[in-house]
Amino acid sequence: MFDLRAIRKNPEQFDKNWARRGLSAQSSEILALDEANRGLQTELQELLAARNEKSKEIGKIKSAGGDADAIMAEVSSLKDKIAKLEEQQKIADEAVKTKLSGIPNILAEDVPDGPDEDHNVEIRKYGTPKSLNSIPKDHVDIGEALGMMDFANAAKMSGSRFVILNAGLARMERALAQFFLDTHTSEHGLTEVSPPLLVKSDALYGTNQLPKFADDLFKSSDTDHWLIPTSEVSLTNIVAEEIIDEEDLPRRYTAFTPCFRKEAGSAGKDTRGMIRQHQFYKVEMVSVTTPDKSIEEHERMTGCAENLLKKLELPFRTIVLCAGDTGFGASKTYDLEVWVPSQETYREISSCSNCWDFQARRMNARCRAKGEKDTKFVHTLNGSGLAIGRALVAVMENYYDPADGGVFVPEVLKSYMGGLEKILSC
RNA sequence: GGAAGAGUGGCAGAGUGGUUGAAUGCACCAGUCUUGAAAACUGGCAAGGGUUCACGCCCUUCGUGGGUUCAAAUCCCACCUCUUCCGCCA
Repeated sequence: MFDLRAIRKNPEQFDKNWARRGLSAQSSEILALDEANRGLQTELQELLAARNEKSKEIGKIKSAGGDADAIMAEVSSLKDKIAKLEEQQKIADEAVKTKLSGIPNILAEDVPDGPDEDHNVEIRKYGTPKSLNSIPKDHVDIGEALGMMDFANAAKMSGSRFVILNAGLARMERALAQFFLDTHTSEHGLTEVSPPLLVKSDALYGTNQLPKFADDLFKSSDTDHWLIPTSEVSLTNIVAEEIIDEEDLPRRYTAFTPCFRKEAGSAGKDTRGMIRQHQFYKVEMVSVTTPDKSIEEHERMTGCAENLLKKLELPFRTIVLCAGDTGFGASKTYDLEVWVPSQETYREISSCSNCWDFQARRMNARCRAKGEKDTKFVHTLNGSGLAIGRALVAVMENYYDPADGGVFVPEVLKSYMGGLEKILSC
């Protein structure tokens, strides 16, 4: 959502920014809708003012015991006009909102140009991918050989894109989640939250999954409940409709939850293995800041995610997404990509976005400085810290021991796995 | 799921058809007093929007959406949320 007054003031600037995402000019259409709406609004308000004034007069006359029939008839005659105008104005208002809610966020200035993911820019790299002399096994081969990863039986009950983990791998999944959460709460200063996994339409509108991306969400058929595709939805909506004291910001949340996605648009993509599932666990980070602090917070948050991969000693790189690859609600996004040996490439394991005031406007989430009258929209940020399924894949493949088909337990996970050194088939 | 009650400004809490956007208290802000603080006193204090160069004027909002009326926080309907009781249940 956008500040209409800002668009009125600087239409070209908005169009220029949207053009970076490959969008045609939008502002003239927006402004036309806006103008029509305001015209109707002004007209309507004049009628309402007249009605209010006359009604007050009637009140006065009546309480004085007089006869107000004449004025009452007069006001009565305004009724139809008001009703008609109200109807028109509502439609006009809806039109503006619908138009605006379908347009992506303004990009930060330092987002690199480019139409697609091939133009993303690497900004940091950590660790060195192991050189392997044989063709590396992928996590599916490793997991099935261990007898701890079962796609067939998952498919039997749930269809494709589900998995059953057993024994050591199930425990490692849990260990990763615990390790991430503990690191966030004890080292990064985030507050752990256990939020709802089912949310109402309004919440999804606030974090821009609706109305545009309904196709990728699972929905209850008889109630207004949707399964969250990420706990960004639950965590960010905590501040919806709130006015927060600036001194209480930033707020930094983290949650460990399952995430549910239809993956409607990715048929045939990553069909093998755990990379892309309908249901997966993720530890999420969400920050809510004052407008002047979000850029700083974005770097901090990305650093928190990177820290986890460093502690796991997994090779990764950090990229900044180019204009064409930056998501709908984000003004700037860093992706962390972890080395996946079987694919001999880096794959996304975290995405950290600064949404600026985009979600805040949709959620009506504001803040106020002490002693000041004016409110401002907060800035919201979200990032994975990290996707558990993909982290498990990365650990399995990077810590695989071809000598016995086992998987070494990363140092930082050992305490979460009862001191276990290595997962071996039983 | 059934029954009863309730949803008003940051909080508490008045208000059952007519200058009520809303008494009062607390909190908060500014000032007076004080060496300073407290107390006391004085004043201020909802959000969003339209219009205006501006002062200002106006509109909307008392859980949400409809309705009745010249006029709704106040009456009617539906929904949501909360509380209590009953039922069921991890």
